[in-house]
Parts: sequence; structure tokens; C-alpha cells
Amino acid sequence: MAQRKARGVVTVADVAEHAGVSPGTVSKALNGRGQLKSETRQRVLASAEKLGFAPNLLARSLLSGRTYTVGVLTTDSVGRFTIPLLTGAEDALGAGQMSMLLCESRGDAIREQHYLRVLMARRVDGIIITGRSSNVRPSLGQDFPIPVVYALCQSDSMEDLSVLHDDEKGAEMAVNHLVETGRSRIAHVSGPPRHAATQNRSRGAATALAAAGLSLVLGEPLHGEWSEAWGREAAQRLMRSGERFNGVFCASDQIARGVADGLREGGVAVPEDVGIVGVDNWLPMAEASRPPLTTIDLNLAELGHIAATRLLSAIEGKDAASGIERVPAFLVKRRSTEIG
Amino acid sequence: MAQRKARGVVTVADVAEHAGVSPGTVSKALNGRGQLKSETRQRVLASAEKLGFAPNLLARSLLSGRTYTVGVLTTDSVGRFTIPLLTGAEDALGAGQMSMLLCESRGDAIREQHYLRVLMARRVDGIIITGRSSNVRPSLGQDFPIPVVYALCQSDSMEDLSVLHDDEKGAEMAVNHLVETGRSRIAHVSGPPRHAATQNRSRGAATALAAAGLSLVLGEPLHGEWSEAWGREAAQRLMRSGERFNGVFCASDQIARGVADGLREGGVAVPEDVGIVGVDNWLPMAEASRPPLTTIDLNLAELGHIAATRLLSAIEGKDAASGIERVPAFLVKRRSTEIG
DNA sequence: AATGTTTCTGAAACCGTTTGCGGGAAATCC
DNA sequence: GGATTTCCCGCAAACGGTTTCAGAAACATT
Repeated sequence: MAQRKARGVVTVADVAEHAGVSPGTVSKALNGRGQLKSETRQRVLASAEKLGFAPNLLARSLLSGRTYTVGVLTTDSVGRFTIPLLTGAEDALGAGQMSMLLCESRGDAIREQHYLRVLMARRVDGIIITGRSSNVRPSLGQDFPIPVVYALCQSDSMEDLSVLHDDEKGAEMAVNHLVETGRSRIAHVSGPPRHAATQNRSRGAATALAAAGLSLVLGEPLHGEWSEAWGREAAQRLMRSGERFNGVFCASDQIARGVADGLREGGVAVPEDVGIVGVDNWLPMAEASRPPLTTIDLNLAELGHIAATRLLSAIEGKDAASGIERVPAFLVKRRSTEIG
Repeated sequence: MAQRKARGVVTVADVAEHAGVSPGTVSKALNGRGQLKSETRQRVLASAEKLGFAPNLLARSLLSGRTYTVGVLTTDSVGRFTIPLLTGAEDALGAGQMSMLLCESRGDAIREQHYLRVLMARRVDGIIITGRSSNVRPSLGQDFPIPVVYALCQSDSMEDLSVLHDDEKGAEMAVNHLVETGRSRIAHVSGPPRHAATQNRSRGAATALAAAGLSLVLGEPLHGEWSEAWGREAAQRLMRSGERFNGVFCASDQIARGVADGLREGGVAVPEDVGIVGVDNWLPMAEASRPPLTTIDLNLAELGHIAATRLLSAIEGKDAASGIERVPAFLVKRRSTEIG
């Protein structure tokens, strides 16, 4: 193979030689620092251009102490929820010329420690911890040497900044929409009772119902898995219960789709007889459902964007925010709640 | 905020002072090089441990010319297909202590060029180009200064190495499975005719049918979108065609699920009357389908693993493979083809 | 005791870039 | 023409490790 040096990488020294100046002058010319005769600057620029010079970011980082890199550590594996988040984060970081180093700890604490060491050894400027966890996760600690932001998963310390989606307000919007489209007898089909998301969504639903002077059909949310099968079963239960209902707020699009299928097959028309709202705006579910689902979009790309922006602020030295920042959800209207 | 230098980063010099040796000796002790008295080595190790020394990878890279980093450039955005691929790649890279720098070009050529420059400036050791593209993508060129592997999307140059899933063999397996479970009148519901995946899957299906002495019901594949709605429509068409059929090979799980729904609602029993096989093993579809889908898993995690392994080989200087490497798919049996 | 051999350690160079400082050359002033 | 000032540019140190090489120290040999 080629020699290391022969690899065709152009250095400031090469540019300097070509332009007949010293390496220091090259640096100043390219970075617009120092006092250079404009003719010299032009000459250096021309040489750099001609040789295809690209400064070695490693060398620069070594000196400046900044790597313009952030680590993204996903606690569970990269999943459906992490994708829009990564995209949003990259938007914010890319604008600041920063790059993302991606690590999947897959829920393994050993692996997480390993990756943290790697990220520190690489001298990343900051870390985003993310991953869908049904509950609060342990903080890295206040003495962690670089800024850390938790996105989508909450740190157990309020000294940290956790950027989270807003389940509760989202649920309120969902129920309000059902009410606004004329549904007064609303049921709630949700996920496993121990999940934070389940609890928050139930709470939001309760708040909105109370505000409208309504109460939940069957009195309680129906709890089950995050699956279509559960949604179908819940639809059966609702129909068999004898209770009248004309709206269902489902804690996920999968559940909502199951409910829609269950109702249709039970002879109940959606949206004419019953309106349905889901959560996630997961397109393959929401759009493929019959009818397509009105749903709460948790705005995960925005969440990623905000998390990255906050991290950048902390890196810049602006005093770091802490506590919990909730990103507003929004409603996406589709046929499942259409009226008239 | 804290001073840059006061940031508590421990250097070899600190360890050296603490252990009463020179920096060079510290390096040798920690890396097991050179000839050191074992007592000295122990003393240095103890000091490093005590001070929490973590070597600065930047400094090491600057000298060694290797960054132990690979760039992962996704042409379209990170999507459903990219996730398992990233996981597989990380497995292979992590074992070699390498990290992934993630860039999304989102189908924008300008952005792609930008990211390539960034990756080069960061002196990554190699690049994986990935992303679902329905057809061949332009090569970065043979004079690109570092190794490149194309994963999941094919380069238009055979000088490059493209690691691809095996649509054709996968389709053969699907059809063979239908034949083995007793179906002899098999239809094929596929995607948009211009997609390479569509064509390859059709070709594989044709091969397997020919080998079994059978021919396609309706003579031609049915082409449509990659959606459930199209699957349902295709099911209608099949039922209305008057042709008898007892097996359907669908080019995706979404289509397959649509077909399953369409048939069930048309009074055709799956798997008793008709067996269905899909492609993707996309769990939310395959498992939520009624009945759950037998499907071809394209083995994308393995694809990512192989792509990363090949890239590592090229980086290590072993002569780089080129052309196309196909990763075998495998069949996942579920109820949609069950017999007896 | 002088020389040769082996074993260990430290000094210094190096990677590629940035930057403060000093100095030479040219321009300005008296 | 000499003293200042101004304007450019080069020198060298620094970042934090690794590696080479020379040489000191310890030991063996004659």
C-alpha cells in the first residue's frame, strides 16, 4: 500500500511551499486572521484551492480543545422513535458545523459505560442521551465533565435537562378534538398501566374531559399492550359493554388502528358513529388504517432539534438549562374524526 | 464556566509526574510497548488508574493517521431499512473499537458533497454509503482517497463494492415455500415496475415457478404502490378475475397485509384457501396482520455487519473486494402459509 | 579494572494546525 | 539621512500523545 505520507493529503506546509510563504501565514490567510497583504492572501487561497487543501480537523481540535462533535447515545436500540429525533438533532447540529457520533447501548449498562468512555476519549463537546424508556433513567451525575442533554428519556435528576414530548397536553388535544367534533361519550384505550406514557396520556385525557364536564365511558381507561390486537379486543369489549360511546381516544396509532378495525367489523361506522384519535402519527399505521387516523404527532423531530440546540448552548458556555422542557405536540386531522 | 485547561483532563504528563517517570515511559507502560521494568509499569498503571487517565484519541490519531472512525452517509434519510443496517454495522465496527459518524444527505447532492468534505476533513478511515434507493447510484469514483463500501444501495461502478440484499433469491425462497406447502396456482402482487426491487423479486419468482413447472396466475405480476391499499385492491382484482389461485407472493409485507385483509373480507380463508408470503419481516406489519405473515427477511442487520466488515478489511489494507456481494435472505414462517 | 552486553529510561522529534511575538522592510516624518 | 511608525510575515511554541534513539545503569566477562 501507499506510504502514509504519500496518501495525497495536502497540509498547510504543502500549501505554504506552493505559495512561497510559511505555514503560519497559510493558516492566517485561510482563516482571515492576522495582517496579510491582500495579494499574499489571494496567492495562498489560490494555492490551497489548486492543491485541494482540506484542513485536518483533528489537529485543529487538538489545539482548540473543541471537536465540534457530539455523542448521541441511545439507551435502547435505535428505533422508530429515535429516527425523527436524530434528523431533528442533525438539523440543529449541522447548522453549527457539528457532527454526530452514534452509539447504541441497547439497554446494556456495561455497554453504556464503555461508550461513555469512548466518547470522552474522543473529546466530544457534549452528549445527547436518548432512547425510548418507559420510565425515568439514572443521571450520569452532576460531575460529568461535559454538557449532557437527555432527549425523549427523562433523567432522574432535576439538575439535568430532559427534553421530553408532551404526552399530557397531547392527550388533552386529542380529547378536545373529539369533543369539538361532537363526541360526548368518550372511551380511552391505552397501554400498559406502568408506563409513564400511559399514565401521562390518561391524566391528560382526564383533565380535558373534566374541563368539558364529561366523564370517561366505563369510568376507567382500558389497559393492554401497545398492539393492534389489543385495540381490536378493546373494541370488542366496548361494544359488548352495552355502554353507548361515540369517541375513542387511543394511546397509540397501533391501538387506534386495531380499534378502528374492531369497530368496523362489529358494524360500527368510523367516523360516523364513533370518532377515533390515536397518538404517534406513525404514517404506515395512521395512513393505512381504515379510515386513516386523526392522531397526535409528538413532534419528535422538533424535540431532537431542541435537545441539540440546548446542548449547543451549554457547550457555548451559556448557562445550562435544567429540569424538564416539554415539546408541544400537535394534532393531525384525518378521516377518523371527520364530520358532515 | 471552568477554564479550558482546568477542565480536569488528565494527560500523560500528569500521569508521568505522579509516577515519577517521563511521558514517553507512560505511553510505553500503558500500551505495553518498549522494555520496562515490571515494577515501573505497575507504578505507571496505578497512577493512571488513580488519576482517571483517558488518552486523547485526537492526539493519537493525529500521529498514527488513523482515526478509528468511519463515516456513514445515508443518501435518503435514515429510515426503516437503515436501522437494522446501522445496528449490524455497529456490531462489526464496535468489535474493532471504531465509531460511526452519522450523516444524512436526504437525497440532496449538495448536502452529500458537503458531508463528504466534512468526513474527509475529519480524516475518517472509511465510508459506508447507504440508503434505500430504488436504483443504482453514482459512484464516488475510483480516485476517492479512502475506502468506500456501498450498503443496500448499489454503486454504478463495478470497481466499487456494493453489499446488497438478495431480492431474487429471496423471491425464489418465497415461491418455493408456497409450492412446498402445496400451492400450485400462484399470483404475484408487486410494487412499482421501475424499482429494481420489484424487477428482481419478479425475476426470482419467475425462476422458482419455472423450476417447479408452474406459471404465474394471470401470467403477469400485478404492479402497484408499496401500500396496503394496493394489496387490498390487488386482492379484489384476483378474486374478480375468475382465475383460481391458492398462493400469493407479495413483494412487501405491507402489500401482503393488504392482500390478506382483502381476501379475508372477500370470504377467502388464509392460509386454508390461499397461502401468502411477504417480504421484509417488518414486525409491526407481519405480526399484526391477520393471519401473521410468513415473510422473507432480507437480513439487513447481517448486511450492515458484512458491509462494515468489508470496509474494515479495506482499511486494514487487505485488497478491497469489488463488485456486488449479495447477503442471503431467509424465510420466516408464520400462520399465513400454515398447513394442516 | 577494563571492556562488553543487556536492560531500562529520558530527551526529543513528530503529527498538522493555530497564534503571539518579534523583527525586517518599507513608508512616513522631522 | 536618521528616527518612528506602519505593515507584513516568519519563527517557534503549543496541543497530547507515540516512537526512535542514545545513553545511563546494572550486570557479566576476561
